[in-house]
Amino acid sequence: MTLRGGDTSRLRRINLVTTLRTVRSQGPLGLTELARGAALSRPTVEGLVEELLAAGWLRELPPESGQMGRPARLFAFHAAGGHVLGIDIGSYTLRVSVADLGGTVVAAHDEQIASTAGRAERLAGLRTAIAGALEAAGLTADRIAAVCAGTTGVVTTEGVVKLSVGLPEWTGLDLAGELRASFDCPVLVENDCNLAALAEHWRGQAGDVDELVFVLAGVRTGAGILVSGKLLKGARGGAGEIGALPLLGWHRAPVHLTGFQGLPPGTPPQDAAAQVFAAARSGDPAARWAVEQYARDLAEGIAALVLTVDPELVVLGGGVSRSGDVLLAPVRRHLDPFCLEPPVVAISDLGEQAVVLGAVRRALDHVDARLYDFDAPLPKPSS
Amino acid sequence: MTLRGGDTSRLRRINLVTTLRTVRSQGPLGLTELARGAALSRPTVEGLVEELLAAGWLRELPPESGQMGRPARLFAFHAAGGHVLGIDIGSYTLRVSVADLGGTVVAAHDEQIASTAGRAERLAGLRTAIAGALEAAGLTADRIAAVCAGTTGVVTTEGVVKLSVGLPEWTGLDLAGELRASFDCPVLVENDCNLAALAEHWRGQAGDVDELVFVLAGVRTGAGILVSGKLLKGARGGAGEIGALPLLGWHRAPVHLTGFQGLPPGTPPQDAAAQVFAAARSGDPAARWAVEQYARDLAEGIAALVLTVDPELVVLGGGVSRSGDVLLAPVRRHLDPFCLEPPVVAISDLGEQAVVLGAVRRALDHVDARLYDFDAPLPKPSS
DNA sequence: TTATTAATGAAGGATGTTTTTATTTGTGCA
DNA sequence: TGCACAAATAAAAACATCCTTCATTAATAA
Repeated sequence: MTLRGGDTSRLRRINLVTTLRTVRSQGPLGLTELARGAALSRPTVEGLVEELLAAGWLRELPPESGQMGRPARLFAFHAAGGHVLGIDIGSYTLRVSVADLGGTVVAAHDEQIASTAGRAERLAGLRTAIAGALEAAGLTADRIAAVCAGTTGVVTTEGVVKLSVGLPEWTGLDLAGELRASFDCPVLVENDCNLAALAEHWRGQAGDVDELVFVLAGVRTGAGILVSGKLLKGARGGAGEIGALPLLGWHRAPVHLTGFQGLPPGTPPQDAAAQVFAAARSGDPAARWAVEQYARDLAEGIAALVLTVDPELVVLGGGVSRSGDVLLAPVRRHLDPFCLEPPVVAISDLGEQAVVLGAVRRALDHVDARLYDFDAPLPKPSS
Repeated sequence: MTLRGGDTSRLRRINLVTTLRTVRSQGPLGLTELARGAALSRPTVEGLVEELLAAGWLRELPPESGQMGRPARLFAFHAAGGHVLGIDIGSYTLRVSVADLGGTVVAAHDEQIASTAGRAERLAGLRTAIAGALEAAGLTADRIAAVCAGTTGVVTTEGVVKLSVGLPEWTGLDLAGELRASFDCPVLVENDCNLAALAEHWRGQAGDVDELVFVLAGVRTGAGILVSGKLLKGARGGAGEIGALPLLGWHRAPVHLTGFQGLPPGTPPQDAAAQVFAAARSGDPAARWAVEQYARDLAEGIAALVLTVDPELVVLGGGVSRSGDVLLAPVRRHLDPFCLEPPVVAISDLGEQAVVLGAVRRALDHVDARLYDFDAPLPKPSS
């Protein structure tokens, strides 16, 4: 953080940002409260609010009555002043959500896709899903302020999928480049577990936890890490890939579920987890043993993550998130002995929305960073 | 970073900090260059420099002649305006360094101590070492602006040693509290590996690397991690403690050295490493095998760290840092197959000074943060 | 002596604060 | 229904701080 100095116009820019942040964080405010919140004088914020109103970043609400005296004019952030797109590229489903700048999801569209689909087919499905979501939101692509897509695999800072085990066809794809062809706004690409971790911090189990490990568990196993509330990405986008270490259990963990003997023949792998957990829940000893083995292998990898970054909280998400009642206790039992000081372990309640919500959050962060950048002129809202 | 707004006096405070940072980072400067570096007008920086000069944070150097035109007045950061203390509490040695605010070590004092020394004895030795260093620097304790001490074990944010395997007597000690009795300035306590990582970033192998894992290897094994150039401490100070995971090799690694059969009887454990490496260097097959085993166990733990945080660089330090020629190749050979994209592996060249240098850096960072804080008035130099 | 670079000083402009005065607007009571 | 009160808005004046630009003066090398 090397803040540049400058003249009084720069001071005004800073005060403008301060005012905008105050309104956003403290909800609809009158001028008097706003002046107090921003630590500025009332005439000053009045001028600043005027400017923000004219720029389209604030809107005036009808005044609230009920109190003594003249009711204050109320101002709020103009959340509809822009929209972002969050995308989750899964093995079986492509999810796209449109959210306004206040973070409210205003439209969503999912497309099912075969897990065996090739690169071209998957990209085509993606375009369909995007078009569907935009139509549902009543927006066109040029009105989108930022796009973020989550995908399995190691993603470089340039948005290239360097390595994907879950989607082998995906390896080497310049996903950001592909998406940039459809948008003329910033396009971000991120590992899906990382985005899920962001989502947990935003709207999930980790509301006030800044040191977080999110573990995606199911057919695949992966992790996203938050340090001081920010994504740990590593030098080359490879943070959290503890599953690559054969000394720990992640590489063999899913086999306990997909290879479970009690499954009806022909069960697709993505349904195996739910079936095994259901059987365990109803007391089937073989299933309980499978869950136990699965939990042990999962705990080995989690232990390495926990001992490395020492999080306050570990959130389990992905396919297992509906089976917390059966899985949570065994995981804790295996994990705790490995830890110097065991973290809290919780099950995600965001379900399948975690990645797409995290993508929305990431895109919003990008827009916010621009909005709050003193060095650039105040951007314009796009609607 | 939530910068508050304010009036023009706040702007001046920002410009003051900008000017000071410019001088510090770009060395002795004339007013014209300074104005360009700080992106401010010349009359403005002139006033600011006047203020900094009066406050004692800048000093004027004799002008340099030899150039065409009127020679510029030269200004530099007044590094002697304050001093910090860096402390390394080792098993066998207590090191104390005094540095000025420019980071130059102006005095140091070491005390040897028995590794079996109890808490009181070690604390007494520490006081002796501190007094010796202060005397060598010609300073008294009340002139010190900040103190940072490094010790083995997990250290809480409050500066309590929560758990130390290397110094069992140390566990539970409120080290920060003990030191605060001798100083009325901020006292910081930090894990020694963390400080060594900071030192590598400051003056060692990791000059321009912000994603770093430092591995202390020798009689003990530990790690310090830098993410975006900042210390990864974890929620409870337990980051980097991968040695606690029995599935990986760190817990048994030192045994290959201390338990080496070819050692002369009665070799103290702290000398074992050097002897084994020396034997391996001269071709002893048993020693080479021991080194190989040691490197494999070391690599297992490093792999977990690397796969979790994906650093650009891994620095090996501690007891093994003089034996890089024998150790580096085996470690790389065992580490690389575990990694998706192997990081650079290097040997520290800071030797035994790494921790104490890192402690100095940490104390300096603390002072700097105050100096650069817009919300507080400019502090006064202490000498 | 001249060219070059630095220091100095005055004028001008942008911004924020405080203070004052007048106005608006809904509440609550008679 | 009408009136006094409370709280917020609105506008303007007076002042202070700070930065910038521009012209002028000072010091040194060639």
